[in-house]
Amino acid sequence: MARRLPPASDEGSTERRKRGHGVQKVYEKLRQSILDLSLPPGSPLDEMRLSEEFNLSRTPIREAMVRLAAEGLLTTLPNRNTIVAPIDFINLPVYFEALTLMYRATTRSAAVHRRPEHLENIKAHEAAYADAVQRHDALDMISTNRDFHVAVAEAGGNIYFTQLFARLLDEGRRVLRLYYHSFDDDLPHRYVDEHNDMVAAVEAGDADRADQLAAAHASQIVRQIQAYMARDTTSGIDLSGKAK
Amino acid sequence: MARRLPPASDEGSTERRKRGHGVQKVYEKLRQSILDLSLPPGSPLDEMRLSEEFNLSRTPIREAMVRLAAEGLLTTLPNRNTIVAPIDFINLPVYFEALTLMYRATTRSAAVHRRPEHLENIKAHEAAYADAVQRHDALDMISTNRDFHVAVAEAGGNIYFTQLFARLLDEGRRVLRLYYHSFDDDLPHRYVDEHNDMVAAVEAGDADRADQLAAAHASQIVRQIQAYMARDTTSGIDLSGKAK
DNA sequence: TATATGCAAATTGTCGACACCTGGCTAGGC
DNA sequence: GCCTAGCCAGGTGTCGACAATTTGCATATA
Repeated sequence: MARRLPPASDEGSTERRKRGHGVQKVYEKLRQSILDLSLPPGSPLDEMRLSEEFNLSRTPIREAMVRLAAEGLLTTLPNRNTIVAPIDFINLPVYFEALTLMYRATTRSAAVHRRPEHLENIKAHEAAYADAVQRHDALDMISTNRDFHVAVAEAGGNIYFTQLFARLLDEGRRVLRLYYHSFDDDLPHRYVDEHNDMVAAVEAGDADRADQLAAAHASQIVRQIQAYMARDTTSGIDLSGKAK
Repeated sequence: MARRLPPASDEGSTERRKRGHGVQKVYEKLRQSILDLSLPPGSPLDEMRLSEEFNLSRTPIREAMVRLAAEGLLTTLPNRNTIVAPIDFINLPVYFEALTLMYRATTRSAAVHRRPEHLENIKAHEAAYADAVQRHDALDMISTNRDFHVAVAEAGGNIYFTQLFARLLDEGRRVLRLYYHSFDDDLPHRYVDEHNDMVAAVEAGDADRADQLAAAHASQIVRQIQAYMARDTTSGIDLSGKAK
């Protein structure tokens, strides 16, 4: 039984951590593991086990878990245990609706409120995504694409939209990872072009065109995911969230 | 020094509470106090003091506070203390933008997805608001109006929209309470009519009209708040969030 | 053999206590 | 008299332990 399952970036167990960094560490680590599916939906999280792995007491572990539960990434079963929030495929149409509207709202806002430093940031993320496509790195494509769109949203300057959008994109990461093996077609290159057009519209301050492009982009992505889902409905990973 | 500042609904201190109800109680109580401004923005929250008032240890108090902080209702100053989140008047235009879009999206969705039981619920809340207007009860108008629109949003069936909308309306409650003394004009009656039109459009399934009415309604409310703000910029309540 | 009942192990919810950090107060120096 | 440095108190972050509850298993019974 390993004392620390994820020993990544272990900065010395002897040095004592600073006073709030323990919770932060656990929070980020768990969040990362949930989003990249190394903790699959429905996995049970044992507080004692985690406290052993992180060399902390249960208190900071619990605080991190409460935060993640508030974000919807964890589901708490009272008096029983906490599990990674299952992916709700029933509500996927609702998800697509929200995602599409946020694509449009954030891109439109960006076209109105963009500033030079925003554009710089956006273009950097755009390049990162294009690079991931060039390297056929599906996993990196998912996260760089997410970062690109969040950068666009930040240029829009609406914290409410940005937060909801980031949450939706994160949730989408979990869905997309299920199909990442199918990413070797021509769609990613198409996305690069679409990103390019969107950036141009944002830079030109053309809100209507930015909105229109974002809607088309969202529609494209929704169709892609639906196509993947239709192709293989059973992906081998248990998504029901039921314990065993 | 009072042992329990808010003794409301004290169901006997001798009977032992069930195992998860303590946190829930503290969470709801604090949330309510924050939203109706009995805890003004910027107020410091002392964990020890609260644990005495609720007859609980600091652990459940902290859990409730972590949840509220995750929702943006509290702001945590690390190693110092936690304060009620200040109202950010700088970002108010951004808030109005998000609020308007959510008004539109939720009402439109409701027109598409409404079901008989939803309509029943909506109309009940609509009547409650009309009643509050009749009674010139400004405080009740604020909360029943919020509940009415949440009911509409729930008929839309999009959990993402509903959650963001509820959060925005709650935040709006704090702003509106600042001006509740100005609620004796004819606007509330106008809102009753607008609500009535919106319900009719939802019931008829006319998405475009519901959208349009919601946009007009939102615009009306935004104008009202802006007018109030222009009337008296200094309301006596400290909103800076600065301690003292 | 199948079903109901009681027990026991495991895990969470809560508690009281300690250590560390921050901010204010006091004392000393320029 | 004003500014700076050190001390003290208040409060948070973390810890280990206890209590309550649930799940699964073993046992007894029809």
